Amino acid sequence: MSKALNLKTAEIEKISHLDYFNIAISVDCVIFGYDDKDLKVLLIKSDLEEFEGLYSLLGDLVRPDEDLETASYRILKERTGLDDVYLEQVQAFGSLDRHPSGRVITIAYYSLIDIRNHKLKLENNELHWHSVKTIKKLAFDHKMILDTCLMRLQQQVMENPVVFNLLPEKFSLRELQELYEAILGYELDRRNFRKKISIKDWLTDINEMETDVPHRPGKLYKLKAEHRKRSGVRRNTVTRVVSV
Amino acid sequence: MSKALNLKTAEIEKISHLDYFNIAISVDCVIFGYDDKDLKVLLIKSDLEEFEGLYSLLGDLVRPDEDLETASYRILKERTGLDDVYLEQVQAFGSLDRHPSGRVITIAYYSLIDIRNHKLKLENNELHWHSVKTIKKLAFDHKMILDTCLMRLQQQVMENPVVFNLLPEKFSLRELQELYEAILGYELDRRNFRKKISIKDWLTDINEMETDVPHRPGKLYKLKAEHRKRSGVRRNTVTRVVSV
DNA sequence: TCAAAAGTGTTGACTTTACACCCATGA
DNA sequence: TCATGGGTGTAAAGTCAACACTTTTGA
Repeated sequence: MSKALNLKTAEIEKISHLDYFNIAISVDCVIFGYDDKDLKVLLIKSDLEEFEGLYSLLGDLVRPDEDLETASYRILKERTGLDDVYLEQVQAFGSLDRHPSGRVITIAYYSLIDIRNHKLKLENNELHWHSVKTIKKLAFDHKMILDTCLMRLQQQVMENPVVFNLLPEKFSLRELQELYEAILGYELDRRNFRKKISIKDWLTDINEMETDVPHRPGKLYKLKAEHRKRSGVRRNTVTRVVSV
Repeated sequence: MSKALNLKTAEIEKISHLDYFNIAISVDCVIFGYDDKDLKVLLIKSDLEEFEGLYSLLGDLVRPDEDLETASYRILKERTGLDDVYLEQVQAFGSLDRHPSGRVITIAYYSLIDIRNHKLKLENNELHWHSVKTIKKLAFDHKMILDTCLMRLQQQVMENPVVFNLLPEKFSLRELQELYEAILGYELDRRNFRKKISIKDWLTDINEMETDVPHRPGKLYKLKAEHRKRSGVRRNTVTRVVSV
């Protein structure tokens, strides 16, 4: 075939481009948790001199033999001990000067975990939960990554049953509403909230009540099994997204 | 300071991680165009033996000294000759086996350009517009990338005035509606569409009429200057995105 | 005079918001 | 008996979907 003259094998292409194999890739995980009516994010003290005293997200370089999700799950597992977490890719960040070590492009993921019910191995490393509201500055461009991930979470929250990853298995509607308020940053009307949630048909009433509350106990609910997805929900196919 | 003992400089970190600097990064551009009431995408014949006969998106490796947007604009400029185009990052794709040359992680962008008014230098390279509807298979994972970008475009389309990048400066409401239909893949009601567009207040009536149409000519409009953004619209801040 | 699309409003269904009272529990 | 939140419904406003006729132009 004459056309083959213009074709090159992948191997040849690789050799001719070897110069370019010197950008590193990392993933950074914005790990959200929820406690004390407050949205938190898991941060670690930066171990780079350049960022001494600042906190950063949990991230690591991607190994040549693992894909992006695998790398994110590895980080979560290494740092928190958890492996059944919700994870969703958000965006790549690739400015030239974002990392002082050289060229590192990072893929940001956000992750949702239930602080209370999973005992994390937090003490060994300098890992702590920080209230999202109070975070002003982080190492690298991590503040921007955090803001972007939070916006994405806010967008997801009413369409998809994702926030349940932040709650214990059984929860009351008050707890759920407080969580929504913490994520969205504004208050919701109780009656309207309950109506809306009940229309979604995400929950089953398990016929149990709260205990140890200093007021009338509320009913407890569980997320229906069919909505318990642990990994990134791919956006729906080409059904009507908008109405015109 | 004693703490400095545990800190390392970025330079040291770089050296200790040199092994990892052997993943390549590319950007791939899904370049949408619109013509003949049909949404098109710009594809090139793959020059890899492994994908002989298949088309692929326009992409290239990211150079160590350019950021992701710069790389995308470079590709657009090199391949189409255009530099004032709308560009938006969509997602990273990083499966281990997505590229036969080795480990290449790609960041997908979509881009919107007006086929008619920009004369592209298409003939030299094997570059052609393909109707999105008819594309079944592409080289690499490019079909998946295309699908993801199309879904993203569909989501953007009613919220943000982006589709105007696909149209000439002056256009009629019929042309605009046909474009929406091509992107969304279903038909729209004319009266409701016009009402909705007029509420958005994106357009100015320029007091001109269509010419050379074989029927009653419609009014022509322009996009208002304040909406002419050429690059990725960052999603709005923390205002109410959803109602609960 | 025909064909094609322009231009234009109303109604009913549905969704969203705002809002208040009595109840159950623990302290 | 008090404080706290649980649990519930309705009315008004706004949004969405469906739908048809007259007008203007070129062929």
